[in-house]
Amino acid sequence: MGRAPCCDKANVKRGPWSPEEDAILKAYIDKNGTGGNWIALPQKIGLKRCGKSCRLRWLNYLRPNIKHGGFTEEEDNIISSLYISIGSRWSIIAAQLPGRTDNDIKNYWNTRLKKKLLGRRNKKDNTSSDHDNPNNSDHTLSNSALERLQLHLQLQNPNHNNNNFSFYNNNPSLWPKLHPLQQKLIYNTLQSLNHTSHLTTIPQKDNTQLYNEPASSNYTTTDNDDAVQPEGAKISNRPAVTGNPVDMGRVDQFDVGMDQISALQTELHEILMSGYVATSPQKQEEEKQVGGYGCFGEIMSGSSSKDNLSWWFNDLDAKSASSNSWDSTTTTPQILQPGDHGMFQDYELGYIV
DNA sequence: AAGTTGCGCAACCGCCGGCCA
DNA sequence: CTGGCCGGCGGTTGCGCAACT
Repeated sequence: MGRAPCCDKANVKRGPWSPEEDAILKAYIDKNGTGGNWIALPQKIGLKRCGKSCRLRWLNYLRPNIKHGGFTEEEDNIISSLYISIGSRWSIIAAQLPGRTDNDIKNYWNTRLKKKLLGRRNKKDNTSSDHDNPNNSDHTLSNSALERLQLHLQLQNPNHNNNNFSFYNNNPSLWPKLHPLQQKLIYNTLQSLNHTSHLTTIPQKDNTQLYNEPASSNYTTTDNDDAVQPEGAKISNRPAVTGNPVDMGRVDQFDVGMDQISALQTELHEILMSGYVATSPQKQEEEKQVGGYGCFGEIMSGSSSKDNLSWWFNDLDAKSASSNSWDSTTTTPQILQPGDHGMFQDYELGYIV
């Protein structure tokens, strides 16, 4: 037996809002507020709408100071950075962008920004691989995780063929921080690309600088890192994937990466299942350090490291934050500026207040 | 000019967690 | 402690328009 619907769907109007309905709703809320009860509100004001629909209309369209469209490059960067770091938690991302709604950001990301940063994927390839793969089970990388992985791959490539990531090269402290296993996944992907793809070449020059730790990272390399990363693969001294600007940021590069990722996810799964748990003092220390990786600080308490990683892979437990876009406009959060070292501090400290 | 395809956006759906009786 | 109600959230859908053939 399913959950009771929030309203009588047979007797509520659906679809686009008319100007008259907008005017009624706006006039009432301007004068009386929502009264703390969206479900009862439409009856009070004589609208044949579901309370949720009223709430959505108000939050996404009618409330004051809403901005539509015209995303700036700075907003693009903030959205991208936060998406890489915390995934599709649009309400939290929206809280960093006054006047923007989670719905707007979500739409903007899905329809424009993702394509701008990742390039346009081949729809046919994408769908066929999803449907034909019988191993596409619950430990498959989520689309969100794959996108974030791909963004990291591009982020770490110094010779990308567009200017979309110049922001990060100018502000390396803003690079999202990663769990060591995330770093390993990315590193292995890069290595696999180097070994298998005709599109990629091992660079002759040392690109160490672009792999240096972000200035704000809490992570410090320890001997134990070798248990997580391939030998000689310290994060701060990695080879870059390619020197060819055409190689990265394009559909063909992404598709090659997808093949490698499917193997890597198995490896990662084995790592998770085989005991990436804090069984030694070193690993316990590592777990503490993981708390400095973007969102990981939020989820460290009371959950296993496996759970933490499932956050990255499946975004399963990403609904705990209490911030919302309503609050984001009423409290006017501090706007993050490029160059701020504290872009992720809110998340490290337990999210926005 | 007409038909088709793709895109962008508003709105809907349903799950989840917090609150409260 | 428990169950129901409600708000919040992210994923998905569907419509309208523009671009393309």
